Amino acid sequence: MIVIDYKDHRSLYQQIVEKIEELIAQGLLKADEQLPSVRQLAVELAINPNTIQKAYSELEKRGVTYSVKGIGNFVSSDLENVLEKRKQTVLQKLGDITHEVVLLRIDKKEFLNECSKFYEKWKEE
Amino acid sequence: MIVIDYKDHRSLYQQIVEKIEELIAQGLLKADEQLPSVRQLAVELAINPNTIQKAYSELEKRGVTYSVKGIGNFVSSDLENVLEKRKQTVLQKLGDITHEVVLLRIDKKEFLNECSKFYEKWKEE
Amino acid sequence: MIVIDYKDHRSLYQQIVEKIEELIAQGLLKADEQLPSVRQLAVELAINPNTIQKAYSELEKRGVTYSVKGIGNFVSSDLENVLEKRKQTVLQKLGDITHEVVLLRIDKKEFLNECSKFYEKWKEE
Amino acid sequence: MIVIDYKDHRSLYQQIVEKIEELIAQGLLKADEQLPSVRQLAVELAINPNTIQKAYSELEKRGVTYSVKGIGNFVSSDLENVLEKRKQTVLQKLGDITHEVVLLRIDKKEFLNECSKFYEKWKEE
DNA sequence: GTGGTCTAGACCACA
DNA sequence: GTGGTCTAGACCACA
Repeated sequence: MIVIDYKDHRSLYQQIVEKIEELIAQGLLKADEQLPSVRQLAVELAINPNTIQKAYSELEKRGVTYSVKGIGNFVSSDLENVLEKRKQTVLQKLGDITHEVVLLRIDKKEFLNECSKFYEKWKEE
Repeated sequence: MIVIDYKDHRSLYQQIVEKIEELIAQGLLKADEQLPSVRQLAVELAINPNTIQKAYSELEKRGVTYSVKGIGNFVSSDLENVLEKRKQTVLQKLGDITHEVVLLRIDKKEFLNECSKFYEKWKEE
Repeated sequence: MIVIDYKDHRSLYQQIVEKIEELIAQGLLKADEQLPSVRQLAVELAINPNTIQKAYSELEKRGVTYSVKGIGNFVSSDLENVLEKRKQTVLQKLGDITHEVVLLRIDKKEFLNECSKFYEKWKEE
Repeated sequence: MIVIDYKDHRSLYQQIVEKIEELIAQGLLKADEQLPSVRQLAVELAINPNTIQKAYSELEKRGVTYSVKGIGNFVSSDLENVLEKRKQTVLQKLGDITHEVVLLRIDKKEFLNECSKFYEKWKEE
């Protein structure tokens, strides 16, 4: 479910955070579903438990999950809110990239064309 | 010309590298034009010369500039190549973002609409 | 494993970079093997950690190694690619030298003879 | 006759030294022939006269040229000696490259084949 | 003056 | 523990 890529430029805990957010966006993790325990995931990914802990704390801080002491971590009940926040983040990044596109003087037509092609490509997978 | 933003999440030398690449993309720095000297820019930005040096080395490794010992650093003669590379990088990032957009099940029409709006917004500035 | 030669005309960090590339070419460092930590190697070679850092950054930029924050530096997984690049560089240098040989009007037979002798000499070591 | 390449990794004075040695090897500069004056060459190459001076001093130190005070710099009378020294230098470099070739485990047959191909290529020019 | 290397030492995020 | 960034300051070759 989660694959760590050591050559990724992002830190390990960030990869976990983003991967879990993606799984939720894809509907593979549902509201109030329990996440694997810190220890279990640490063993599974062959990673330091502190790193998993940090990822889970970050997710909780973002409101994506909630923790119940002594029991575990769960996906938020209010998925709509979570997805809306994530959408804002992604659109923010899209805006930044578009800025770079404009600075490079890429034609609007070409730009939209690329966007469309990328969209179709990912849609198929 | 170059402004350092201490709140930026990027490191100082990275900000310099990317800012200079932008200035080239915008045509404000031309082929074979001389960059400010390491020491001069260090004073101007109130930054340690080593940090400027690191930024200039990075630019040279990327093929964006070349340095002549005892004389200075210059914008690459082959700007076309530089801009093409940068375009590839930006498109790569655009593709990644689009992937996230698709995972979030954002409608294609809405997506392209956002792209278009962002483009117009930046175009005006 | 790595020996610094202060009489060498190359800078310290360059010697380290090239030595590590050689160790990989010789098969003494294998794919995904961990390199000594920056601090450890610094102590071992009695060199400032910044210099080791610079060497490791250079290796990463060349695609020879990759680094994982908080864990360490590792030899690239795609050694084939690394070795192929290195081979291209060496052949390039060989071509340059051959140009000088031709300019000096050294006989082809003599040239190939020298090449052969050198090859045998290094082969034995 | 002499072209300075600012993108060359070698320093300006080194480029001049090596270019003049090449011209001698090619027979384009003959024994006791006068070199252009420091000032003249400086203007021609749009370079600091100190740089030309340094190149000429280096050539004299190597025994490639001699200077007559108040008159100018001249190619050595004993070209045979000059060429022999240069040959030794070039062979030394060839040996170093061959070492790298062996470390890369390039086949002897392939190596000699490359040498031969390079030789023919430069011979034609 | 120019770029480039190196040391010493501090500080940060991450595992 | 790990890598990475930055400052302060020195020194070198080169133009």
